[in-house]
Amino acid sequence: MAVRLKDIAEDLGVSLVTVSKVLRDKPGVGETTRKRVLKRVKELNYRPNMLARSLASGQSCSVGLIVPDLVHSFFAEVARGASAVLRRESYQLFLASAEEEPELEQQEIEHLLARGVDALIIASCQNNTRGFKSLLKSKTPYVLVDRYIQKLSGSFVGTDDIAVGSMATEHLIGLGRKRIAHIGGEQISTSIERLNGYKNALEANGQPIRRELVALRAGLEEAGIETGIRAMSDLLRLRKHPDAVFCYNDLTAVGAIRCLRANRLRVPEDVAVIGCGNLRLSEYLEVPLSTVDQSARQQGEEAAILALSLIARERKPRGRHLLIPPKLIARESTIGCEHDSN
Amino acid sequence: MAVRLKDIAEDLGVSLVTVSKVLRDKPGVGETTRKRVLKRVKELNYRPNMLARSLASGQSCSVGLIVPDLVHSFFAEVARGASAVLRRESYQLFLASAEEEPELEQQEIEHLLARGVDALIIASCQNNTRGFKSLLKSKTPYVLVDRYIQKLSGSFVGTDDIAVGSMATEHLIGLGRKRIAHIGGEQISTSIERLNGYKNALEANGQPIRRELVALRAGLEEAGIETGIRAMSDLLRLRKHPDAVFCYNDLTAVGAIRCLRANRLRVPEDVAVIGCGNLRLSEYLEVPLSTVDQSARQQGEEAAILALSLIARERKPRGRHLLIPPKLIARESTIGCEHDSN
DNA sequence: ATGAAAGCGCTAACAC
DNA sequence: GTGTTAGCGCTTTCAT
Repeated sequence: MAVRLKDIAEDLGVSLVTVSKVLRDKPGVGETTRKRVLKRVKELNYRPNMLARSLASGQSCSVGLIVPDLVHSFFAEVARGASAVLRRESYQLFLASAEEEPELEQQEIEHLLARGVDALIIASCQNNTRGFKSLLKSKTPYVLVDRYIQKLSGSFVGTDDIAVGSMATEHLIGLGRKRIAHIGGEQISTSIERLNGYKNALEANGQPIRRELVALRAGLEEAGIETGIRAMSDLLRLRKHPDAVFCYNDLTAVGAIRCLRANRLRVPEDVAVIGCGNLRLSEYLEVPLSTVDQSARQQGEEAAILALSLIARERKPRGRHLLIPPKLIARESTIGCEHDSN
Repeated sequence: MAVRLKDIAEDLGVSLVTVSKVLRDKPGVGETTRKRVLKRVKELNYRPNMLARSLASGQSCSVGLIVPDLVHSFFAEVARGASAVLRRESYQLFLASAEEEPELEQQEIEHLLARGVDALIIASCQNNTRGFKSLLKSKTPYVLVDRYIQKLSGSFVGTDDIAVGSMATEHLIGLGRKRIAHIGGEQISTSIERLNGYKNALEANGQPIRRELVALRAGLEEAGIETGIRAMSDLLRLRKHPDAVFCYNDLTAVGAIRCLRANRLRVPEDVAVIGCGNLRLSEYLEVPLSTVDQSARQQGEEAAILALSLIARERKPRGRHLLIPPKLIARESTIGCEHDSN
């Protein structure tokens, strides 16, 4: 069917091994033979069978990337970054989505290991170390991205989420807001740290941390808008409602804004809103959304670079943590429109 | 290192083949042996080496999906749909992005073929049949999604793009608009057909097709917003500017609206705007965007189902075309707000 | 510089 | 029911 090494070898009257060497730029082949082989390879449009090569060599020149949700553009950007770096190094990316289900994530890990990936990059939706058992046992190098798992000692690339929280909150404080709420998530590192950043900022500026102003909800990733609406709606039921909200992500912020306007509150005059993630459309929303950018692309790149260096054993498995500083992007939802925009 | 069939066989004092049979539910194994094998397999947490299995069996239980751009949520949804179907049938999805570069797409095709995928699903960014040569030669079944390629006789799953164009245009006509413009793309089937649908609708309703109202641009996928702004800006330079615009996609429409408002024109009172694709945030934009929904998820599902049936040789390679009817979603950008929204 | 032999982990075809 | 024998297409090691 497909052209094999053997075919080329027989064509040229040389051994299969010689052809193999030429294809992998191994020494020990005469210049003339090399030329002949290369010529024939091109003519026949030979394509090495990577299954066979991987099986024989023990490495597949591939890296797996598991994300919790591809539809979330953050992870799509991470994938793009990783893909670019890997491509440059002649590695292939196997991309899988866990659909925010820990069980699926475990399955995907198994699948990718079964296919012999040389390393794994994971933005995990698990909150414990259980699902990583067979990964650890397999000795396959791995890098966590975006979300880290307590007690997992491997390498990590992510945003400095404490900085995200404090940066956003300080921005609101700087605008003179006195009752700053937070709509956040649960369980995963990004939520926990953004909340910590929020608290840090309040404390550092002498503002009290009011428990009733912190609304923690599940499902902020997939159903961010709806969850944001409901959380905001709860916050509005307080006797004194907040004058600013720092939301876990942009989707949540969109929901919050929708809820505020439905309640005839002006953004940002009555309540300022800031999100996180800087979605492509955040600038074009009903109220252009202030947000904290996380350099998703770069995170993917760095994770891939780290993975490659682990494969090459340039670093020991005990991992480095690489934290990428976030960037504040102020738009109308916090600072209003300086000039009338209509 | 990892557990192999051989290890289990030796452990139990049976032959390797017996173990293999048990694992693949093949007949010809006694109930007691089967039980013993299964037990040991679980204990050792055995995971079949898919590289070896694929090489030996000639099939990999995997399907490749190549999309032009993962960050575009349409394709992420397609991937999600395909992934779900494949997972249900114990197939694995290998997802790759071509970044809208035909050359990269060819490379990805080669890579996936080299890894022995059983079928390929492609939302192609090529506009000719050249890049498909080795795919065709490999006899690997394939399905095109979203965009089809002239002269490629394989199977296709996509939106009925003529219906997209006529549906959107007729919606604008129904609103009494008399100078309906179109901002469209080039070269690929989706653009061409949406334009045809637009023309059909105008003709069917006795409106003239004015060349100056059709603005065709490249780069509507990646840089849709910027391109939309520029195209709209050109349309506004006409002596009599349009009173409605049907845009190739939602991103383009976002750009168009931005441009209109910057020029102090009201949407939809002065100019109605409709897009296509129904992005998640389209409802929450500065002007909630009317659009045509394409059931991306379903397209992915159908493409995967078709791919699986091709693998099973249930259908002959000469393909079916499956067109999924689009759905119109009317929002403020065309019909305005019935009730005051502020 | 070149090639023969062994083997990667598995499946398929056929014996017993 | 169970096992034996050949591969799948490649790389690796070690002779020549």
